[in-house]
Amino acid sequence: MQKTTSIPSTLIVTGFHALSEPLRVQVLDLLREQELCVCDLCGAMEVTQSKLSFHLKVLKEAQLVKARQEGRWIYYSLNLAQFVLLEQYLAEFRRFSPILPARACRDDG
Amino acid sequence: MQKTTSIPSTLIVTGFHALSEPLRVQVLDLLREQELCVCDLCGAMEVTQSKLSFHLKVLKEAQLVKARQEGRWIYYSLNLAQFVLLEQYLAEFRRFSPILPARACRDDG
DNA sequence: AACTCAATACAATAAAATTTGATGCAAAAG
DNA sequence: CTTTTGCATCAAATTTTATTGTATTGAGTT
Repeated sequence: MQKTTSIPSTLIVTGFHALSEPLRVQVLDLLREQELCVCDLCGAMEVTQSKLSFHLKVLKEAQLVKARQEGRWIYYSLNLAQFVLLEQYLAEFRRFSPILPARACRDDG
Repeated sequence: MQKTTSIPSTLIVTGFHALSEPLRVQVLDLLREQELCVCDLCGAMEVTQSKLSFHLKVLKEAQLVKARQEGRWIYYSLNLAQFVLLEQYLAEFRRFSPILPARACRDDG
């Protein structure tokens, strides 16, 4: 009755996991300004194409980015909806939280 | 000039990492309602004391929780400021983001 | 001094994540 | 239609890192 968060869905946990790696955060940061194709990211970050592709996959599975094909290029961009979802998840921790103070730990009343 | 996020500080990455583990999320969830001592958490979650202590340490290092000693009990509670920090970090991705559309990938103009 | 709550040290384990190199495949160019 | 380009993916290897259990320690209580 009083729970609101309680189900840390796979998508939420996966999202936070994707965000916990510096290289991936760097990718997201580059995408803040504009959509970029893999070759752009590759050039900007000095990583091998395969490695970048791996991390893009992690980000895509976490739905933090989306991919759009145009000709033979694939453009990546932020999926802002997912950022909002994670924000809201975090926000709910604040909703009813620091109301009750400590509770007696001993078994008596 | 146009960057606002750019520094995924260790604290941010550490925070997301801490949030990417179901058991730890469960702990946070229990703490939403009230401050709890380790023995309460231990009982509520059916894990060994040592294991719980390990995960509490991860959460504490990520500053998602704080600990307060009272007698021989240690009460844990959410550190809401840190949740706000992470929320704000995520929110900044939305700030200037989806303005620019795709950019031509070829080297010519 | 004995007991309780919790952190820590240590080792063992487990596992999981990352990286590389090779290959495949679709789209475009010639 | 053959070649080239951009990217994904597969298989292994690597590397790391994370988790967990078993003591042990230490502070606070009784």
